[in-house]
Amino acid sequence: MEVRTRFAPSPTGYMHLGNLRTALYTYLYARRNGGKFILRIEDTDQKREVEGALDVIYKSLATAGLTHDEGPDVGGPCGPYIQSQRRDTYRPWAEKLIASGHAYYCFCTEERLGQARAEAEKKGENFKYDKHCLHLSKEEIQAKLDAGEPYVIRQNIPTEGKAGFDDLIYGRVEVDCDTLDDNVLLKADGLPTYNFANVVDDHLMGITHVMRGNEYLSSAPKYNLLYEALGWEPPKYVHLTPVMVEVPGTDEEGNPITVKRKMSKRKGDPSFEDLLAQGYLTEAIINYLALLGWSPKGEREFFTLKELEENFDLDGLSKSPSVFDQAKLNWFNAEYIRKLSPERYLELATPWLAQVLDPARFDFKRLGELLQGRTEVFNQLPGMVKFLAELPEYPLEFFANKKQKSTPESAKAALEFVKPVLEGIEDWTEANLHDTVMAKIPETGMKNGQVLWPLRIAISGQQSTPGGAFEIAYLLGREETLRRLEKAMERLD
RNA sequence: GCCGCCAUGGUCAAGCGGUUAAGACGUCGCCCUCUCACGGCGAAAACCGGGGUUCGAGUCCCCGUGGCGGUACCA
Repeated sequence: MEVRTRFAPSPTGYMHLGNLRTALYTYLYARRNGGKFILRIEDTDQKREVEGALDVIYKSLATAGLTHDEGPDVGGPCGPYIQSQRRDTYRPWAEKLIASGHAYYCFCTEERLGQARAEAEKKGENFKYDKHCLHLSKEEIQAKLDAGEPYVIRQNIPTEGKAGFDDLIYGRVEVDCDTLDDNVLLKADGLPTYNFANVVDDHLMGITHVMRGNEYLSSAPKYNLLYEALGWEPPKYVHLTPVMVEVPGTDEEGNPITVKRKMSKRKGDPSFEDLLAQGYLTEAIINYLALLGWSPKGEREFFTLKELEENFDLDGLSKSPSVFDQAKLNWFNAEYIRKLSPERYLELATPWLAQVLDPARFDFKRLGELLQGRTEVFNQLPGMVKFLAELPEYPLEFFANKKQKSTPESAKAALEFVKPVLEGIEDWTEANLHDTVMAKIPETGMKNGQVLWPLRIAISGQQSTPGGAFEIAYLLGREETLRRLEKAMERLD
């Protein structure tokens, strides 16, 4: 049988990384097995509608390269693929459940339920709907229906026995039915809840493998009850762990500790589009995410999407939550940046450089060559090069460097030596700068570092720079280099 | 509280009854070197605790602890 998987996000307006990873695994499983990957939008909560949220989903998936075979935008034989546009498809199934005694009308008001919930909470008990409306007579129900009273349809969970399901990575999961609540299947507004919509749609869309977040692990037994009641074969389940972040927090006594929590855009954790905007490469994000919660067979850790499609397997999936590690993502990103062609790198780096540097004044191409091996994330670039635009204020102590045997005194001598040498260079190329200065250093009896360290400090104002003294001097140009040199010498007097 | 899931270095993780318990990121040291970065070499660093089962347990079972999730007319 053909494998059919689905990614079924709610349109929240952003793609958080846990979701993206779920989408990735779901996509990979379908591709690996020559199956179909379907996009379905779960927007049955009208209160949560967000403008433009659909586009974010399409755009994120397209950017990530997770192309779907069926979905709202591309169509397919099981449409519509937006749940709010399928509202009429759920009711008949709910009514069928009522007919067979697996569901029932409920006319309880929000007030009554709220009170019952509050009371249960006060007593420290778990709230469960008391099946009040299950015991209504046929006539009572009809009368209320005729009177147009608002109602919902609830699942009638057995009061005893066990319910369970089989998960491909967790194995058999079973719970006592009496711990389960009679959840609402169809809401007063006529739309289904997730509890019902996912079952109906997964069946109707022929989904063979349900891959989704761990948060559904506890409710999956209920869904299987529904499949049984409807006489449908349940899909294979694969529950995926959440992506966590570690943040500073406090323990019960108020001591600072690091706490883990689920990644959340609302709490300020970066979404996929945030990462992209910061200068992370899609390939790096995907590669990192793939390995966060899944491990391939061998020792390899660099995978293109295509390679992931060929290598993905379920038994590499982890059962416990994984912590998002920005440092490792940075490393992946840096590695991917290094693999870029110089042209591509320059193309991507230019907008960031142009934030602080005038492209007409600086050799961006040369800058790119210097920067490519030093770039972890593109948003670091402006901070790395802005010293070229304007000499930062720096303390004279910068001229002291033990390893280079440089002191403010030796620096003064070094600069006095190097200035006329530089002034003598008409053809301001890097090679010329290098060869001319290097040829003369031996005459002074100073070590290379004793000359080059202070020179670089003088013209950059920074202890570390992307490139050495000659590269910086070249980039600055003859005039600016000499100007900065003179300024340093005045200060050293 | 109740229910479910999970538990190997700081992080991601391999391991699926017998290993010197992989590897990667990060950290630290050394080398390269005009700084930084890259690269090379090396180091520190883990089986949550307690009971079983077994000749033998990180691996299987139970209990505890901890983490995560659920407990909605949200998904």
